[in-house]
Amino acid sequence: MENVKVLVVDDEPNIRDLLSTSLRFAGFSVYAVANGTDAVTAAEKGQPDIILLDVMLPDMNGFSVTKKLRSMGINAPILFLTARDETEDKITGLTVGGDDYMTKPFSLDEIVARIHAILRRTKAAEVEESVLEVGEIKINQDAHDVFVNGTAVDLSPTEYKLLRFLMSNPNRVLTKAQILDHVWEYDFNGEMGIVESYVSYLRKKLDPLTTEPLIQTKRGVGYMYKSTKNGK
Amino acid sequence: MENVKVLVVDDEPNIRDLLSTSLRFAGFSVYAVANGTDAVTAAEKGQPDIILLDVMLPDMNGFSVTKKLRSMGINAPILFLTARDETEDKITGLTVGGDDYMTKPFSLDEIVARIHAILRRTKAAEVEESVLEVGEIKINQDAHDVFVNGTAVDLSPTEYKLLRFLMSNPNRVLTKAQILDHVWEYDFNGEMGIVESYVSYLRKKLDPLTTEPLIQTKRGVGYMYKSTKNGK
DNA sequence: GACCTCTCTCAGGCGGTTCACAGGAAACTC
DNA sequence: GAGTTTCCTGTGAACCGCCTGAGAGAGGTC
Repeated sequence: MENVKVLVVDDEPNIRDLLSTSLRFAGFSVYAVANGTDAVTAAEKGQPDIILLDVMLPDMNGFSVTKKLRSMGINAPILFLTARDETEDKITGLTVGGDDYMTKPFSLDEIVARIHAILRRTKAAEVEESVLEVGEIKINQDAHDVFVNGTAVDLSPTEYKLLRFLMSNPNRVLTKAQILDHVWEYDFNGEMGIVESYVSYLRKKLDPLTTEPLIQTKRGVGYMYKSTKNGK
Repeated sequence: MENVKVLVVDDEPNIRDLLSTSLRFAGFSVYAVANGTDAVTAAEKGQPDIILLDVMLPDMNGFSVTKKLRSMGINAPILFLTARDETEDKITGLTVGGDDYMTKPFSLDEIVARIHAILRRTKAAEVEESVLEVGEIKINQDAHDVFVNGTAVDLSPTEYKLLRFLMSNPNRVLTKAQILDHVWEYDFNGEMGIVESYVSYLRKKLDPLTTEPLIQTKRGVGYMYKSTKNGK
């Protein structure tokens, strides 16, 4: 992942900041704008590798922006952001080529995963593998498959996201707050007890197949995915 | 850790002083302000490497300050300080990017440890290792793991913090008052006997695995972590 | 509409953790 | 060596964090 440039287009400052900081932290170069016209000029100058585009913008909608961009020869894949109720009707036809869409509210970890998936499809090779293997567990991020020592395990979407987040930070304690912020949607305002519940679900499904418990509780701190063998 | 600049933002003079002096003592360059507007101007001029930001400020709350800073292109990671009862509801979304949060009251040693952890994550390399090895004991601060001559030891949170503080000041006598001030939360108003208790706990767990007692009692003064071999 | 899955909350229960206290051991003073 | 001070450590009580089962509610499928 060599200096991938991401253009974020969203009129809500909160979302824009949230995306900017967390994508920047994930290793991307980010620049963000608030409306369609700015998006077009920014894309022209910046030559982004991927564009995150809110479908509902104050000046022009996502279609117009897309059309404009394509007509200018800017073919960077677009990840559309849309409210949940706009989904089916308005989005169909949008996700042609390498494009994709996500409904708001989304989880930060999921956004990053999607971006990687899109880049993998479009830029081919060069981007890292879609298989994440740490310790005794292997995840195929394209197929959303999980294998523990070779046997497939069936996980719910949230269980999957939680496991992926834990596995992408092996041998490092993650606080419940961190987990909540990355795995759950950004407008989730429930208690952290839910993290405990899902850790419990994961353990119940995974531990019978592993030689040792993989998710460790660090009392008073958080949880940690342990991988004794091939570190990192 | 080459001259890391820390900006402290808190309206309570006590906390501000407490943080300033102890961070300065830990080797940081510190400058402190009391409100949000000052924080913004100070951050612009001073270009801090990390910001300690109280969530409840007289003029604007921490989120507004954050937003303002980010919109100005100031991307220094932020360590939020928040009262314990604000935790659950207001915290969501805070640990994004390199950011983190701590609840008041905190312990000074913990603040320093967190700052190092954040810098380690954001600045990558360049900052010191997360492994603290002195004499026969090795601590992995990412995993909160403790090894004595290779064998893992299970410590409670307070035991861990105490050991870390002792080990970060090897061959130097620490008074019980100092230990209390650094390891326990700043509003703790119990007796110093508790330090004796925890030293006792540590010795019971550590000494069976070491060749010689590592925590020495300096009668009438305090305690000292001894490391004959590789100094530091 | 009946079923099913998934998400999330809640509460009971367990065990670890924190802390105070007090009797005994050790060290220092004279 | 007696007395004093300081430190060590076992005991116990209150508390807190974590685990897990039970169940409500939303949404999807047939």
